[in-house]
Parts: sequence; C-alpha cells; structure tokens
Amino acid sequence: MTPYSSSEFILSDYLMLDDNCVDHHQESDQSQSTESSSVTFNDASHGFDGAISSNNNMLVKCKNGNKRNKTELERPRVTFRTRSELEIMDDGYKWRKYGKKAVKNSPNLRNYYKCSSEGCSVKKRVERDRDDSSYVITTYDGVHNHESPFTSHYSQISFVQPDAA
DNA sequence: CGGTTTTGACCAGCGC
DNA sequence: GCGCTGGTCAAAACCG
Repeated sequence: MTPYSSSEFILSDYLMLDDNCVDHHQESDQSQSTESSSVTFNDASHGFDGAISSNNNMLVKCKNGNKRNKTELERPRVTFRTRSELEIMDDGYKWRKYGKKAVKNSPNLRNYYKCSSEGCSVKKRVERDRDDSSYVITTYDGVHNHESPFTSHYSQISFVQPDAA
C-alpha cells in the first residue's frame, strides 16, 4: 500500500510540534492563504492555535505557555493534518495497529499505531478532522531509532529537534 | 504459519 | 472517591 501514488496526496497541510518547539514566528506573515486560510483549533482538546501552510511550506507552531511537564519531556510530537481519503499513510515505516478509540471531541474514531520495529517505541495516532472529514490528523509520538527507506526522501524535512535528544 | 488487525477490557490521569 | 476520558493490552480472528 503506497498512497503516495494518488495525486491528491498533499504532504502536509498542517504541521505542529508540541513541546521542544523550535521558534518559527513568521508564520503569520507567510500565510498565503491559498486554499484554506488559517485554521484555528480552539475547540480541540489540546487548545493549540493553528497555523497552516500550503503544500510544501511546512509551518511549525509551538505553544509555550502550557503546563506540560510530564512524560513529554523528551517526547517530540509532530502533528500532521493531511488531506487524504485514506487514513493509512505509508511514511516508510511499518506500523502495527494496537488500538482504536472514539474520542469525545470528534465523531470519528481514533486509531493507535506503534512502530513494529523492535526497540522502536514510536507511536502514532490517526484520526479524521472533526470539521473536515476529508482531512486526516496524524500525530507522531517519539523519534525512530532506525532508518526507513523513506529517510532520504524526507531528509529535507527535519523533524528531530536537537534539544530533544 | 507468522505477522497484523480487531475489539472489548483494563488502567491511569484528571476534574469534580 | 468517583466517574469520565484517553491510551494500552491481549486474545482471538484474519490474511498473505
């Protein structure tokens, strides 16, 4: 299964780093608002303020003033908001589904995946946008300790923050 | 036959 | 302390 073959696959409409956020303060300027303008997720349970980008311009938004100081200390979290019909996005890693839940803020189900590589405890959550069911929100939790065939392909996108490690 | 998905149960954190 | 909610486990079913 390689959904990348579908031309509708926009890589990332929305990208967010949760903690250990690198500073990108210029996101309000470059919002070209080409297709969907600034999306605000105030109703989401996490209460982050959103910033969007066009297809290739990935924006990173962080929230500093939150009281998150638990297990997320060294757990980078990246959230994609992707327009896709398929919820399964093959990012080069092998994921094993281990759970499915109906969350309160969304009528859709949330799926839980774990990296099936041994020793790699990266998790990811996949759910549909509660407002736009054509969008899929994918949250990656952690950093892979191994390579993937897609590493070179994504090498220009550095998700790993140096402070996190 | 081995790895993955499914699905309900279980558990932990949080608010009241 | 209790109930709600999100996250995980694990056994059975499923699939190549």
